[in-house]
Amino acid sequence: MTTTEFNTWQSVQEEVLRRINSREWKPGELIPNEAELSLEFGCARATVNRALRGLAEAGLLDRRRKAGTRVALHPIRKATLDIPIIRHEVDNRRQAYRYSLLSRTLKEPPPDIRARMQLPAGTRLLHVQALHLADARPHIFEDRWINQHVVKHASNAEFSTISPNEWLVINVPFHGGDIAFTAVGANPREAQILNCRAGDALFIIERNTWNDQGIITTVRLACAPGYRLHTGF
Amino acid sequence: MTTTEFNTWQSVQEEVLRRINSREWKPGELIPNEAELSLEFGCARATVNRALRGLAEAGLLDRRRKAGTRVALHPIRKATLDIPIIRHEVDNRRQAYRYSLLSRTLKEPPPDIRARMQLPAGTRLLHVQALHLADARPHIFEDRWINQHVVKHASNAEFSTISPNEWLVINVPFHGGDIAFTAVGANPREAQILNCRAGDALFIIERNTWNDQGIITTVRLACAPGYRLHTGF
DNA sequence: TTTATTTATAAGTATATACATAATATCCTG
DNA sequence: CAGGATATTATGTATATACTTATAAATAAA
Repeated sequence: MTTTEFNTWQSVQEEVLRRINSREWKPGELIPNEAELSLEFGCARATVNRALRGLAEAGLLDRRRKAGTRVALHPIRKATLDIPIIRHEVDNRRQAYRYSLLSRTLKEPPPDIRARMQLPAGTRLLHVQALHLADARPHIFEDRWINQHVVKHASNAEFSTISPNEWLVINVPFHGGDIAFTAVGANPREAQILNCRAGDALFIIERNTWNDQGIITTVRLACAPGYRLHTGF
Repeated sequence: MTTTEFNTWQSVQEEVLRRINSREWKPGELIPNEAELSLEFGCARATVNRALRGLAEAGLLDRRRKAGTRVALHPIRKATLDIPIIRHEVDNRRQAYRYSLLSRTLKEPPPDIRARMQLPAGTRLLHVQALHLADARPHIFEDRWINQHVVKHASNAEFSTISPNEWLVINVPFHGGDIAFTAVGANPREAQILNCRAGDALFIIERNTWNDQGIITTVRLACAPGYRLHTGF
């Protein structure tokens, strides 16, 4: 027997990946169970489990108890993109970061925001508008609504030197959120703030963040023309 | 002693998360090591390890051998977004999917594409342009270059009924790739194809895919106005 | 034929133990 | 005191074993 031994979960994972890529195990096909593989690879079942679990998380395998493990029919690419603090993102590009608070008021949000945050009519929120600059040029326009009933101490925050983005990350624990990306033409106000022409294509990032008490904040980041969001697999 | 026992890795993870969120363990702070925690929680070290590893992968903890585990100073949000096959994405929205091949030629790519794919001058690539429709309306315009020297059998693929997008996923194993998102104004040709006006903001997805032999394909997906890419944490 | 119930199975998890590895801290030497 | 060898330490991993849980498949009941 010249069967190589695979005695680390990484090597098992590589071998399994190789078999998937080489079509030795075809899409949709049932692969041997953990016990059989551990025998074949000459390692413990736990090691095989660790390897397969990783591939399942990556979307390359479908695993179900009793039913076994099969090669994913449509391996969905899972792109993980890091959403950094804007200041860090600019720093990393070796550009000079500057932040400027445009407005900070307490008022009733428009209906779409109220609906999104599931609030009763008449609720007043902290509304903050700010501009992030990179090398003295407008970079991202931040338009944020903060639920100060959930984030009590937000009422005290000035946001004059630190952006609400960063302040919230540091000061408010959160439990979940969602992000959406779109492209829209700049409206006149955005065009003026971002120093571009109305109608110019802007990359928009919308985020809702919540904890156990409800939605903390919702933000719309309008990125200046040319903005690129980048990621690896 | 009324110390609750945490004997599953999930419950350990929850408890650790609670301590992070409650600021019991502050950002940057060193937390007890695995041995101590397993003692405190009344479980095996492996269970603690499993719990902490998950939180480290999620970016909430920083772990280093010998140095120990500390609460991440700047918990970088990692958004994982699924990049589905366009047909499935449309199907899931219960819209009728249709695909239409616009062109399929063999020619020398423009300099920017050639540079991106790191090819010598004079190399000819398979150039495919296609339109994905949802409910008979233009949805995504796919502009793709395929390296037929790496993907040999691609030369035979017609792409008349199946999109190159889908064909590649099914037929070509890959090892890696990267994705970038931007927003740009539609050029006249894109406007005509996507049935919008020139200058309209388009959401652009650019992807490079490679395997061990080099870059397989590079694609630019121009999404019709209104397109939204959505994700959860 | 349909609907419950049981059973068998494969993944999921927990644990004690042992050893590996990376990286800091300490000690020793020139 | 600089610089390199060495000890120490916390995480990382492998393994055997045992038990749990979801669920497909087989069986029995209606």
